[in-house]
Amino acid sequence: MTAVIGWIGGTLDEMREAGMAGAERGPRERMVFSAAQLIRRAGVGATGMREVAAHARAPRGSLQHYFPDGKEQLVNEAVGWAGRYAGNRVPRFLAALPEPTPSGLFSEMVRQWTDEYETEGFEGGCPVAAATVDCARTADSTRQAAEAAFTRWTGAVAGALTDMGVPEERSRPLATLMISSLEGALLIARAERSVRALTTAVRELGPLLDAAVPRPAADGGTGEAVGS
Amino acid sequence: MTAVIGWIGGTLDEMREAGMAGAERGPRERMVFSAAQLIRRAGVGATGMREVAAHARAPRGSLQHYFPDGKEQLVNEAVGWAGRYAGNRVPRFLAALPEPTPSGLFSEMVRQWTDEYETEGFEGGCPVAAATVDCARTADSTRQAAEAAFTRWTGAVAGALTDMGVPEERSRPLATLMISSLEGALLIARAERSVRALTTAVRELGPLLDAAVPRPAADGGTGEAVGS
DNA sequence: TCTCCGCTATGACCGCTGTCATAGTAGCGC
DNA sequence: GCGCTACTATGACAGCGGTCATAGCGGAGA
Repeated sequence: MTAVIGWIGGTLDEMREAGMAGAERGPRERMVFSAAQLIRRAGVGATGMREVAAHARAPRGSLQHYFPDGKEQLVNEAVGWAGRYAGNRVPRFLAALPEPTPSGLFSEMVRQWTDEYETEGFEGGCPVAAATVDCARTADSTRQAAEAAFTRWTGAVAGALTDMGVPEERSRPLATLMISSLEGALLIARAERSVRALTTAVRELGPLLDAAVPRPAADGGTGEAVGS
Repeated sequence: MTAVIGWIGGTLDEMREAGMAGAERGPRERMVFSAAQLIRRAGVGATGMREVAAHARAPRGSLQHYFPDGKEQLVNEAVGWAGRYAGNRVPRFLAALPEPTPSGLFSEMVRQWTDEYETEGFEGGCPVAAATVDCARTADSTRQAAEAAFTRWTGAVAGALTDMGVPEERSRPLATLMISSLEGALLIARAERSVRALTTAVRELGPLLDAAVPRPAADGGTGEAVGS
């Protein structure tokens, strides 16, 4: 079995998350990652297959080998990767907080972007958003990939909210609102070349989010684990 | 002066808004409008110049005549048109409300989209978002056009909020939040082929918006409308 | 050694895109 | 009629896109 790499698309194993930089994996994984990077910068249409291979320092011939269904497959996997990545980040954001609150989680989610924009410029956006804008109408498989990505992301956030004590019925709506606001603010931020919209979202939405957890202050009562 | 049409790009006159359907204007105007329509469906990259001319039933030769700076100019004007359109709709939304409230305005803004999606399917999104995703990095003039569009739109909404009694300092942030949430929810809605994210935004954000106007209940003081 | 197979390497094809060049038409002032 | 101007009509071009076809490599197993 030399084909250790070369199979990822499946449903398990998932993610090794491949940190945003370095972390050399197999060529296939690098191409998916590079595709996501390029798509989020320039959109799907302006991202070429040859360009992806070059960016991943992968041989061009591997494209048709690993992605026999062509660009659509590559894009779909890039979107899937992004969805898993976003979902898997949520627990880390929580871990980074002194004590988990909805507003704190949202603040961390946004901070990832403000940090990037302030250090690397406003070059990139969300690859899922780009794929949705460019492919939702023409490539249904890509649209489904985007839907799955949003669903996974939302699920992770909603789960975190319930763990914080947010009532079950409000978790998903609030998670959706958080992601909506974040995605929209990303667009505005890129257009304005300013993080204003992002910080505004945090500031204005924070209180609303925290108000969703019954008791604002901890009382260590009934051992709130709120298993799902 | 037969050249009645053929000059719009300027700063005044502006908008005749050209209702979403019919309303035959000059070829130039139709091309800008068609460009916006096609861009919001398929993105900038997947929208061809010839396609725009065909969709507008305008002669192909007119492209280089009206838009000597090529595609970038056409896209920029389409984005500008969208920004003016969105801004000019705000007063109409207010007029359609029995009594103006922030949540009512937001609800109307969103309803425009849910109506479209329910009657015409999830084919289209916001052209400004598409232009931002596809061009923000490569074409700075387009990025600026998008920024201007968002600014105009935000200004209109913020102005409406102040008119409803929202304190000056909170109007812009809240307007930005409204547009952020709307744009993000549009993405999710298209990906999911469901208006869920849109209605969720209205439901969850409504109370927050209304809470921004000082007295929630009427007291008949300084001639405020705002009763409920 | 021979064979198989995962992977790589190119080159070619065809369709499409934005843009340019050039020529043509229609209407108006004179 | 002439000239001028606004607009239209085509054809060509150069470039790039994704995809296919075909061939080469290199290690593992028999």
